[in-house]
Amino acid sequence: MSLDLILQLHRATHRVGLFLAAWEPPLGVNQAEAHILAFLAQAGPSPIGAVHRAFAHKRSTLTGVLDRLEGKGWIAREPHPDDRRSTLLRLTPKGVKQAAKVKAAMTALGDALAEELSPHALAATARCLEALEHAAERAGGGD
Amino acid sequence: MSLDLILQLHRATHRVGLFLAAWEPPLGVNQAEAHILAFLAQAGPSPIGAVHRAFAHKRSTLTGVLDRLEGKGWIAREPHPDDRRSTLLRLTPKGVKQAAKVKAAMTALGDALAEELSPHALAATARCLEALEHAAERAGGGD
DNA sequence: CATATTTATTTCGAATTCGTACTATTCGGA
DNA sequence: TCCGAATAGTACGAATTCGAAATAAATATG
Repeated sequence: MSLDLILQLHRATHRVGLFLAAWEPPLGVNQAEAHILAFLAQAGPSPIGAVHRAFAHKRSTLTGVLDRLEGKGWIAREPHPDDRRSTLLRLTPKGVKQAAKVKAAMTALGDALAEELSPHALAATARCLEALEHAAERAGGGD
Repeated sequence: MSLDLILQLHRATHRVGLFLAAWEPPLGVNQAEAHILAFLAQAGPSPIGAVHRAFAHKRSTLTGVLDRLEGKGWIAREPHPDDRRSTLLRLTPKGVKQAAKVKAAMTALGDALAEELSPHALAATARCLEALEHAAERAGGGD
């Protein structure tokens, strides 16, 4: 039954958070911060809106998270060259190092997963999550 | 790359929350409350620990959520007959009705998903999430 | 061109979640 | 039986997230 899948999704997300929190040595970031560092490391300098779309946080929540990351010296806000409304986020050199630690932890989890499941199953999951996002977005919350 | 899968998981979870928040008529519950109502509707009266294990909330968070659900008259706390340390959660008649609304919304999302994906893909995803939970739990956070 | 609308982001107070410490009960041996 | 360890849950202050309103710039419309 597909209801279970949604409950399971929630549980799995929480467990990922616990995993990151238990990583040794401690990462010093919470889940939201970790995700954003990993995202910027992968996507390069990005406007805040792109990060927002990538995770579906509330915008005001994102402002707070970015404030913390900036306060720790891991990201910098710079004006967007093409749109003066927009802000570009860039990892600082310290932020690049921190993002590498986060990515190492997340990759370790991904690798543990890859040991248990076939690439085919992983690809099927990625498609399913994508479909879930689209279904949820169409039917309901565009934020 | 499996790192993306984890970011995607987070995004999908948030979108499910937005979907539930946008449901008409409004459900009057947040995501945590919705999940717990759905769980109790499916599992029947359960000790708090079972709910905790089902979602990997922090225990203190769960206490607050249950307080709210109890305050709204949707669940009742009763002593566990076999273990005096433990508390049994039971849906009230009002809670059963509320849970039905929540389940309807979640099932609608599940159905939209089922239209796009084969049962096989859905099953693969369930297995993958399960594997992810196990991998995360083994390596890291037991709470 | 004016101006209404949309897009991008922040501010601020309220609601939620979390971490730590604490009480109470059960279990597993000496 | 007695005691230490493990399990079940709560209290409370701190940190995080959220919702609503506000600001500012770009875009569309007449």
